[in-house]
Amino acid sequence: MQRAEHQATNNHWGKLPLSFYERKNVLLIAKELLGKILVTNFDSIVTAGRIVETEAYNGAVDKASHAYNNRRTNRTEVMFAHGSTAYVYLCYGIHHLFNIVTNVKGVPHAVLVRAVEPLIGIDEMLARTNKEKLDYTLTKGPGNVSKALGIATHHTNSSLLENQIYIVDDGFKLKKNEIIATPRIGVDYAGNDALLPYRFVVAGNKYVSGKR
DNA sequence: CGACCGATCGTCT
DNA sequence: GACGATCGGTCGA
Repeated sequence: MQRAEHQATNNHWGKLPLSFYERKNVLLIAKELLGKILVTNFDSIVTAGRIVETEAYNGAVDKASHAYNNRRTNRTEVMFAHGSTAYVYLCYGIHHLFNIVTNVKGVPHAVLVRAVEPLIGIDEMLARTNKEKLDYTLTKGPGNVSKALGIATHHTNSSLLENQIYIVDDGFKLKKNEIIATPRIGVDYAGNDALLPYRFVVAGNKYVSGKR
């Protein structure tokens, strides 16, 4: 009840606006994306999950980023688009990893969504992932998130302000002590930058990647 | 538990 | 031609 009233009076309710994505602090954005709802709507099939794990990639100065040193290639060009653009790339030839481009045009910041908690369209997600029943493996890890939500590389460069892939604030709030920052996963190649606490997780959430 | 391995292919050198 | 911002499985201690 209280939650519903809060939602009704929260003027940020709804799809996150351009102003959310275009801010300069990608760490803050990655942290604030925890608790928001990632929605896909392809041919009127809606699936959605609450984001519980993200990683920030801090552009030109971040050795872990594909856009380190402002490296521009066909693949990374989309990272230089304005905030609210999707960056989806193929990893290990198998997994389609979904990122949110942030900051203004020309600054290649991005946030990788590493895990969500399934909310809407669970049957559809199970079908997409060839799974029988809902458990923590459905949307744990970035490859699984994309598979369950139906996101693939052809969605790269799509706008999160449109109606196929977007992020919603439903008023859900996490307490400060529910958010933990850790080093990022799988970026050992980045030297010192592999140690930066740029990964954000919801404490104790079973969909967060890693060992249980 | 931890270490290791195979899958699989676009991207960059 | 080498290599991943991964995953799920196996194997051995």
